[in-house]
Amino acid sequence: MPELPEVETVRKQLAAVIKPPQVVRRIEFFRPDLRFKIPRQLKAAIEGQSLQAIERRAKYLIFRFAGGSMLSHLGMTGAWREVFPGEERQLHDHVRLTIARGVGSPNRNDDQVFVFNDPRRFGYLDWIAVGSKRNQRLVHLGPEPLSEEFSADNLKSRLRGRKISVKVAIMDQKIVVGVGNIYASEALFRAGVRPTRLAGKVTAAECHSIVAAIKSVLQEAIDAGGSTISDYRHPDGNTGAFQVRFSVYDRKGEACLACGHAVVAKTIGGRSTYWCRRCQR
DNA sequence: CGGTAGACCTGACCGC
DNA sequence: TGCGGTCAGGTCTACC
Repeated sequence: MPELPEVETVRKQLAAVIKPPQVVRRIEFFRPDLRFKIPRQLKAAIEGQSLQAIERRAKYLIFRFAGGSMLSHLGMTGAWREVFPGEERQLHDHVRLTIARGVGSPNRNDDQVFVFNDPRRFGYLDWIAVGSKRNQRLVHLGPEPLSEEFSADNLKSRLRGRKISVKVAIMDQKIVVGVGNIYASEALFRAGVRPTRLAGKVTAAECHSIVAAIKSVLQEAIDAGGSTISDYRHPDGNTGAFQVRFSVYDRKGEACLACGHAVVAKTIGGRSTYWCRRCQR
């Protein structure tokens, strides 16, 4: 799935063509469930309501309304795209969101239509009403990696005593959000830290390097418009460009770009993990 | 509580 | 060409 840079890129691209406040004309579900059942209240909650902003928290897109927020998680293969009159529904199109331009514009020919497509259906929608109990999906999330809150001290304290690998740790959304399987390997390569290292034994200096590496790798990926992986597409149909810059991810056996040593791969925490034995200690 | 393995899905690719 | 096995950007839950 989209990791943080891809979700942020989707958010930016949706925000570029949706200028709040715009009224949601209609939301249609072509199946009752994605990863989870689509909440019953969602349709009534947003139809006719004014979309105020499109935000992001962790890997969630947040469509904010006065009465609450629609969460959209993209899972592994989820994507939003804008569709235009005459375009046919495609395989795995599950949700259609129709938005009027301007507040209550009566001209339906002017509507904008967005479709959520997700072959594997690991993505989902949720609804959080204003004033409702703090949403369980958001309440335990760690700091945003690009915020000041995510610092070496912050990471060090969250890793203290933990017996998981540092790679599993930085992918744990309770420790820091937004880092997925690709950027975990990439960030640890930049930081010069082996992914197999025990999280609790990572030094303060290494935490400093890891934090800096996570921030830089995510920011560069955002600046590049997200990564290109097989079936991933942005709302405008284009792919990202970060792939060409992967240092270790999916490069097993190839030469490390820094030292030439062969990149190694191993399953850690159930996920393929890549690193350079010479550059990472 | 902490840690890990399996589950949830479809599709692409690879070897036979 | 077909078929079976493996793997894929992420959580979530069951179990130790």
